[in-house]
Amino acid sequence: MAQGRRHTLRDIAETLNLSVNTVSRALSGKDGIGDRTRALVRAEAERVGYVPNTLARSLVLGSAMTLGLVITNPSNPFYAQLISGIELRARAHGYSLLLVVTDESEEIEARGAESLLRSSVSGAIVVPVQGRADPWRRLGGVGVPTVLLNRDLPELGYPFVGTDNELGAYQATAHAIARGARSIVVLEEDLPITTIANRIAGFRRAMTEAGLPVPRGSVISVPTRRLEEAALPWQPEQAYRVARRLLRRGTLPDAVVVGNDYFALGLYRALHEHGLKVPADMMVIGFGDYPFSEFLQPSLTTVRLPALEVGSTAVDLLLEQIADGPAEEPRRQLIAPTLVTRDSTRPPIPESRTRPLDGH
Amino acid sequence: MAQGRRHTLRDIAETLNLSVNTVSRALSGKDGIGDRTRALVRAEAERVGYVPNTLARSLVLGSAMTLGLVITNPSNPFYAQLISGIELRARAHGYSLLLVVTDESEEIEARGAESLLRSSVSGAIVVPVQGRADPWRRLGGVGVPTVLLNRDLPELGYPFVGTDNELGAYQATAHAIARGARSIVVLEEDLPITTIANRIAGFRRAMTEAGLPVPRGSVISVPTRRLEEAALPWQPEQAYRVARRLLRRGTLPDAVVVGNDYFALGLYRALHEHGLKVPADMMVIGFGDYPFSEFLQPSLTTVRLPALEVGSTAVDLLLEQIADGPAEEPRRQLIAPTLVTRDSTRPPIPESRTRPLDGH
DNA sequence: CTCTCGTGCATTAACGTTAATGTCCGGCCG
DNA sequence: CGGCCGGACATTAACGTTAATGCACGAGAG
Repeated sequence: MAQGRRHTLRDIAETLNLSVNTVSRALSGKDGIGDRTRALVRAEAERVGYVPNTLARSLVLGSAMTLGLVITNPSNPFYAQLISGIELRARAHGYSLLLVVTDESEEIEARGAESLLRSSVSGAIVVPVQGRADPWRRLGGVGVPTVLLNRDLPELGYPFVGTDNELGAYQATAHAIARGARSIVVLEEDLPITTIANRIAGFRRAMTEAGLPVPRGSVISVPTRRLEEAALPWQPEQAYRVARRLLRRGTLPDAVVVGNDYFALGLYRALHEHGLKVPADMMVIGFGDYPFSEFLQPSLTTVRLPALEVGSTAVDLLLEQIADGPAEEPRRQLIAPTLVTRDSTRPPIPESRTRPLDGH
Repeated sequence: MAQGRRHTLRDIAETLNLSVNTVSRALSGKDGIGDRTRALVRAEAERVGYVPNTLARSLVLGSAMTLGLVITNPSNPFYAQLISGIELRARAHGYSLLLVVTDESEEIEARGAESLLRSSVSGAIVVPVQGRADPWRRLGGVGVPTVLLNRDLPELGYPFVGTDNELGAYQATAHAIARGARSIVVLEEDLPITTIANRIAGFRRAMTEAGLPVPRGSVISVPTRRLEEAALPWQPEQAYRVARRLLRRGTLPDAVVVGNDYFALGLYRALHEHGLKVPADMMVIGFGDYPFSEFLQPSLTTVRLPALEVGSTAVDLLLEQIADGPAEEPRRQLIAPTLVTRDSTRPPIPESRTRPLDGH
């Protein structure tokens, strides 16, 4: 798998007795080159299998045509989809993707930011760990356009693209209320991120608007266990434990809204073990609409996150910023999620028969 | 978020009245520099926030300290984990990761290979689409060490790291047989990849060893639907349709071994709709041990793939090759999967009480 | 005292590309 | 016929770094 080193513009120039510059211009389609010469150069480049050296090109051009993508955990289906969407869009615009997986570690995040800086990325799309903002302030400080994804760091004033989590949680909660729930509990991760704070706010708003109380203990925290090596979503297990404790409490809530569909899995198991039926004994509403959620028994009502749209919007915002320089008013784009109604909240006995159950 | 351009070695050299080379050597810890000077340089670099330019460094060093990672679909939990593992290991060795998502498209794959080539990656880890081998032959041809992951292209003779799919399917099938199954059906994707061929071989071997027939129709193909934009695992739906057809056939198999745990979801739904119970009426064995599989009702017996180990082994193999040059005998590493026994194959009525059911 | 050697830095060259100037030459215009 | 213009190419410089070599100076040995 070895042999010959790469050919350069100089190699072609020498065999054709031309100058390096002429070869460069001939290949890149600039004018000032005769048709005969251009054809000759092209043929020779083809013959030796010339591959331009992006490093040299980027160095002189001052742009690496590379975007940094900083993600906490690809095993989160939302981020997995995000990666796909961003990679596709970036490549369509001629950009390569430099990936950093932080695994929720501030240390890795800081080193990742430094690495992107050294690599002269044209811009970065970042899901911050949200402990410290410094690494990204530094990146922006030296003129690297940066878009924050999913978790905002308002202190930075950077463009931001995310899901409207407040709205999502509101929809979920309001839906449960519409289906007759009066006491509702929320299960959320214990990460200090805006995402979660917004969801809790949405939950409270829905409850308040319906005139329902939000007693202490309505929001339950699920501890995040960090694995030693590489991010594994061990979240269902943690949620299961928390749910088991919840079910051992005297009074049960009518519905539980969980922070992500993994949690719903743990909750389902706990409910099943207690002989409780979904949705008859308790309604469950997820967050994320993960690939499996539609196929659970019962199928999970959940808030679908527009991962692809969030991803491509982030790329667009970033490219816009790369092209035009920083906008004076950084844009914040919140993309609305949509509630997908399934069996985990379908009331078992319809109260009236005047309307058919809504299909799909 | 804008202001001052990046400082270079030259900036530091000029303010300190030193030569560029001295500054370079001082910062990189080479000897031949006085202690006083070194300290001065370090302080000044710190003061102006000097960031070395990797592009220039790579250009002169001839190595970009970058690995290419080519993946078909991050939404496949196996690949998602793989990305985490590989990124972690690569970064630990000082390499950055350039990500290409092919989405099973030969065209994107070819362009991705070209892109990696232009970027002068130090090496590449590739899950090939497995239509054409050319792009990767080209990459190796110009001396870029390449390790194939999960899907082999034997014609290339490149190092390969993967799961022992033959063994996995054998274990799954043998397990079903041990639990009393006599007629078994396999559901596999319709991709022309070695992975799947090997699994089918393992299935046949288990059946043959047990003296069971493998009638026509034992291996059922599930069509892969490609989404227009970005890879979304729409596989449960497709498996569901195929399973529905299967269940409408007259005689039902005792067990179904599916090619990935998404398929098990679709199968579960079809079975549920037909009023069939798992494992009483039919056993189900998955492949992948996805994060949700343990939490299905009933929990899914499945072949756990050692994603992290596969990933880090691939990186190790690649780094070895980068350091020592291509080995004369390219190494093929098959990592054994492990069968995780759960409720979807637990016989409802133990035949003998002499042995307790095996715990976890 | 001279010769040699080593220390500490400067100078030069190189990586492969693109951009900015230079130069030659043929043709066209007045 | 002289001057001028522009096409087609060459030459030079630059991007920011590292490696190879050059050079001055002081110390130690004979």
